[in-house]
Amino acid sequence: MATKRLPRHKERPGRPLANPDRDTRVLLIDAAAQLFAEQGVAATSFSIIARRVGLTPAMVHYHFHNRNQLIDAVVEERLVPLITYVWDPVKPDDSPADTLRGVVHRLLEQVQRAPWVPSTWMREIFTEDGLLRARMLRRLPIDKVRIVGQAIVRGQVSGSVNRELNPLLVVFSTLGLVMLHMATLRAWSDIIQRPMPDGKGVKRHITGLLLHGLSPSPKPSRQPTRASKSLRRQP
Amino acid sequence: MATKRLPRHKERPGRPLANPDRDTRVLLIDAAAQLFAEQGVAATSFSIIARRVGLTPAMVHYHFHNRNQLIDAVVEERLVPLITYVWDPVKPDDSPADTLRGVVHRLLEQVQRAPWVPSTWMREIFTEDGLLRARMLRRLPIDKVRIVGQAIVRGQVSGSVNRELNPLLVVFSTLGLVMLHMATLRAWSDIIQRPMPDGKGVKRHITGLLLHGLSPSPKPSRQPTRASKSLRRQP
Amino acid sequence: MATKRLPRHKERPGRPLANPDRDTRVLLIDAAAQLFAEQGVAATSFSIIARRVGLTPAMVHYHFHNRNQLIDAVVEERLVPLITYVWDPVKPDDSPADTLRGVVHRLLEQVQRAPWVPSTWMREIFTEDGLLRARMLRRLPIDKVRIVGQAIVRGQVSGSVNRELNPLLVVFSTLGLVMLHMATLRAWSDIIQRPMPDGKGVKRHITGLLLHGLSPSPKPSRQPTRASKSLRRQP
Amino acid sequence: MATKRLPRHKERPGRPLANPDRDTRVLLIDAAAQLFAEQGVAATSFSIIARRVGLTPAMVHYHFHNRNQLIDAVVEERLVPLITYVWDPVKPDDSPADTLRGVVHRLLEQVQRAPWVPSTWMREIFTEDGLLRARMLRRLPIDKVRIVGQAIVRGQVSGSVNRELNPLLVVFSTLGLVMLHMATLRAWSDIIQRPMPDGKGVKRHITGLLLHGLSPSPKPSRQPTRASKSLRRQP
DNA sequence: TATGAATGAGTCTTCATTCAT
DNA sequence: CATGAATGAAGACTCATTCAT
Repeated sequence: MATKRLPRHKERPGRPLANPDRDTRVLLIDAAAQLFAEQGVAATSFSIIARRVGLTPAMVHYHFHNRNQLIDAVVEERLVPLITYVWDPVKPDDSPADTLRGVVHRLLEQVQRAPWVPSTWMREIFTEDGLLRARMLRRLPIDKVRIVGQAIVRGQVSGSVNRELNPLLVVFSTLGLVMLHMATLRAWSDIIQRPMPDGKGVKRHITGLLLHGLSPSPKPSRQPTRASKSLRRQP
Repeated sequence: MATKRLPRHKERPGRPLANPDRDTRVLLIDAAAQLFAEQGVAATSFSIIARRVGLTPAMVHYHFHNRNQLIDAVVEERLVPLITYVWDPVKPDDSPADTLRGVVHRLLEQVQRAPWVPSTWMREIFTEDGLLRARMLRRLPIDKVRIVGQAIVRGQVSGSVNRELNPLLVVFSTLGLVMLHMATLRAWSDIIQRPMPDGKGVKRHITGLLLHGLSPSPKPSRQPTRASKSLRRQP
Repeated sequence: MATKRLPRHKERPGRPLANPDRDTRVLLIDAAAQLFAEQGVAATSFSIIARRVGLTPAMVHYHFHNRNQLIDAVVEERLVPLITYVWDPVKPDDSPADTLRGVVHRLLEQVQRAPWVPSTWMREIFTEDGLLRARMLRRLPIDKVRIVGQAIVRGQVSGSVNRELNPLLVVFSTLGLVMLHMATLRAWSDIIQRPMPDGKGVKRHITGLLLHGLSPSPKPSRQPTRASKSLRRQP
Repeated sequence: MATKRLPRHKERPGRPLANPDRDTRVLLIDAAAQLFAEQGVAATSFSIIARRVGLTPAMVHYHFHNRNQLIDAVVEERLVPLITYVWDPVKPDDSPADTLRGVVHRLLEQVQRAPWVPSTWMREIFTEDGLLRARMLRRLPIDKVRIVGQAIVRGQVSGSVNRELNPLLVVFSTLGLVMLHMATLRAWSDIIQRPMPDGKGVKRHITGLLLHGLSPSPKPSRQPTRASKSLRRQP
């Protein structure tokens, strides 16, 4: 009777939805995660998320009820599985070097699949009152961090590890280096006017830095080591 | 007849202004910088800044005209001088190790005076579309970065520097490590339930990591080195 | 892959439904009536009603089509029968005193079974643009009201009834006193810090006030009177 | 540069504002109070209030910050002064009859100036969870209510006051009768198809009912009594 | 220099309603 | 009979901005 209008997302032919086998909720979480990385959580409104998926803000609310629960969903369903994957294989008896190599490897592997992670991590976890910080800190595998710390302390006592390092900060330094470089690669190469290092280059840089710093490493890097055994779930 | 009630922003009790020798504009920039660190640029409205200083949002607008110019002011008047101070002393002939030691030293020195910097840097410069990123990248001393890069390349050729490092990423790694650790110190110690490392501890950790990574350093850390010559403007 | 979470209204634990012999429609009307009393009609949304009963807002809509019809249902199926019961027994030849006693008695009796009535009546019928007012006024037994009015006029002429009363307002005063006191009993006793008068106390107060006001009544109150004959359908 | 648009209320010539010597805040409170009476608090949105005054919803927010404070303002600046005026003159030694006559008189006097009061009172104070109830109950002159209660108890003991009345409920009955009749006068006369009783008629009805109920009063009503001395602030 | 009043656009959220299933 | 997904309109509230004073 009244002029029947098609729902908005049917009016636009080229809407970015297009993947009918992933349900709306998943679609929304993905869009949210992506936007969190691009603009930060604070600047990501329901409208923007909805627009990206071709829906209305009310729909975002329907699925998540409020911003807090939307953020929770992103953390629980995207970030927590990722760090679980990264830290799970860490074992108490691994050498610090092997452990860090493993962590860096798995982290980069995951980041390649979820390129939105580093920017978000830097902005919302590594900062004062970052909007994901409290949530993530609660979910960090503190026991694993302690394991690494203890291995480093043992190494420092035995003389095999640099005594200037703070054992607990090492973990943060590692995560930080990966996130930092992955978050800034493109911009960096823009400024420097040099081609962006590829994935392997970055990995070699980070691992090299973590293991030897500026000091020349005694052996060539690519040789196989016992460490490779600890790199589980690796092709 | 009716009791006239002041609008909300006049109800706040003692306003923290009270420093008549710094003019309003400076006061506002300081408040803005502080709030940028606490909550991020996106979440810092004119009202919030005004309330902090005991003025009205209209006043903030009067001084800066719009958000962009407010952000510009913070960058130009707070961040640019800081990085100038940090990078100015870098000389082409310094060894990479000395250079990095110097940069870390001066950076930490500045951060101690302006503790809001690391959080802001992480959130707004090291992230995709960070709201200060474009502005800061334009103001980075690229020539200095190149100088460091070239020194490292020479070191790598001569065998005195780790060949796995990407010479240009090294600068970013350095800045990143300082900002990261300074931005997260408190939270970190909260999680780990260990006392927060003091300034010296962090400096030793960062420098140690940059120079030798996990590998044991050949010499005790605190001994004076030739590097100290490059640490200009230092008490 | 992602954990599928039920939308909010399915998260509530044990739904209070559970009475399968009363059909859904009745259940919904009861819930609506109850909520109308608690919060007022304006504040009672389909969602709230649905949640109370353990159903979806869509279901409420299915049964009533729109708010107007829901309100109609409450009026027609709950309020109209109640006032019919109260006014039906009123007869032209009863004395005004007997009539009012009877009305008060039956009204209190009904209110005891449907304690949501007084609050709703006060809020939605006795007020300007009350949301049930127009509907109820149409259904009031005006002829019965006239009967009472005429009996009072006769009494005033013959000198047996207070001449200061407006004959038609008397009916309203009576309904009003019952509704008022029943709607406010609990709150009242909260303020006054005295125990709430029981049903009998309230009835005595109202009847006493209607029959004699502040003036001492000529006879002890509890004695049986001829009035009791008019209290039909009474245990 | 951009097309300059006049602020909305300047575009409309016949806006209902028009009284420049009462400031906006007062204007808004008046509009709110009026609308509370017409539609109830729950149904009165910022938009509606603003529209009535020819302003924007944002402006309402600017003056009151949120709904709670708007409601507070209406209570504190309109309702509280009114009940203070009504109850202040009540003295412990007045007879119950004089006291009630005085209260009714002053209440009707106030209601004539603020005709929105009765409807609001019925809807939002005399009902379960009424939106002004908690606020008003806190501001009721409980000591005055107690004074009346005690005077009635003394009267009951000495035999001069109807023993069937609950002394504390009497106050509520009195307020209730006034509010009820004033709130329903117009609607009532619509149904009954009789002319609406005028102010004096209502006052006589209420006072008559309170003092003698249906029973014929011993004396004609209009004669001067000692009571008139207690009706302070009366023309 | 500073403010108070005002606004339009935008935030999250709720609501009644629709409809395919 | 019942639901879940979806929507447009409206709610309270915030924001940057304007402007007269």
